Amino acid sequence: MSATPEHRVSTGERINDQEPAGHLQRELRARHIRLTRQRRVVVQVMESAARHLDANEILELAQQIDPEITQVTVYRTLELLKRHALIDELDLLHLRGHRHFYESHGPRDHIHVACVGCGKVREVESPLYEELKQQISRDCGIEISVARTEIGGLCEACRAKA
Amino acid sequence: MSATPEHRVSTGERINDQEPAGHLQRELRARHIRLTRQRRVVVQVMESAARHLDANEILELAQQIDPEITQVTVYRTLELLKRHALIDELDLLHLRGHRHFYESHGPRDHIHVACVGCGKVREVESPLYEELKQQISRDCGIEISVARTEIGGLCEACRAKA
DNA sequence: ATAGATGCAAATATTTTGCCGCCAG
DNA sequence: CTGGCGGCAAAATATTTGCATCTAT
Repeated sequence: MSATPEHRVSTGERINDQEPAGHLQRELRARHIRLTRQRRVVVQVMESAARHLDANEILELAQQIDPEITQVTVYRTLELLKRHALIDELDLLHLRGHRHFYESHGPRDHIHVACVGCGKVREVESPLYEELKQQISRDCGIEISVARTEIGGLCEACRAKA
Repeated sequence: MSATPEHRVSTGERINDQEPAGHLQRELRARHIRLTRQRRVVVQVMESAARHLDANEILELAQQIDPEITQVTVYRTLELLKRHALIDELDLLHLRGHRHFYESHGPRDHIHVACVGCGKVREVESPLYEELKQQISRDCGIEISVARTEIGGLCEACRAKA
């Protein structure tokens, strides 16, 4: 897949190369948010995630580190991180049921492009997207705090199969 | 934490001026999809909706027309319409909980801009958005069938209040 | 010391499914 | 006539809450 220098395209697995390890934990500390054992674990899972995880997958990974942690705590921690805009919540067009997926919030927004056939998800950045958001902010007089774009369609491979 | 009565009021006025009445019903007929009494009712509700409705609101409005209709049928009909790309499913950034909202699919995609303060939702079209989708389609080799953009932030009125 | 977090269990909320009788085409 | 559809009840999924206890700061 050719990505032009203009807009970088990453495929399938999510490579978290935009954020230094420990970023979330540092952010929490900076905001004087209580850093419990459980929160450290969830945050660690989020930071090392190679793909988008749902609440249950986060629980399972967290329990491999600390079996004591519960689903309720995972939900409450996700809620906390979301409220502080440290993670984003996606649903990837409900292609895989109605659960939500989470990813740590990088410095730049990206678009999620999902194949409705095979479910593969790509993350795309584009200056055009930044421009669009600015235009909307101006036109609607809104101070944007969250932006989510999810695009679905058939990828080349799946079109070939059909 | 749940929606206050005031919030309920302002789920965003939606003026449905893009589609002729009866559009959905005609589409179903054209596709040789069985037009049952219940489907006619749901479709009628969707077409006359002045704002984004969730599955339960659709049921309630449908029952005012035909008290026999059940929630299960509403879900199955929404699923059908969604599968045929006649309606879009939104969640409006989960500003109002984790339910889904539905709107009949107009000729052009639009962006949903929601105020995280008052919950008002505005629909915006932009040539820039069309351009962005084309760029993504090209770069990712994807044939786009769904595009959903939801943007959140504080509107002017809510910033003034704060 | 104490505000705030966690665990447990139960409550909510939302959507889906199996089965059978019924109706649109 | 008949295959798909709707109703009912129950299941499956997903998320939230009350309350007692514990812990990070």
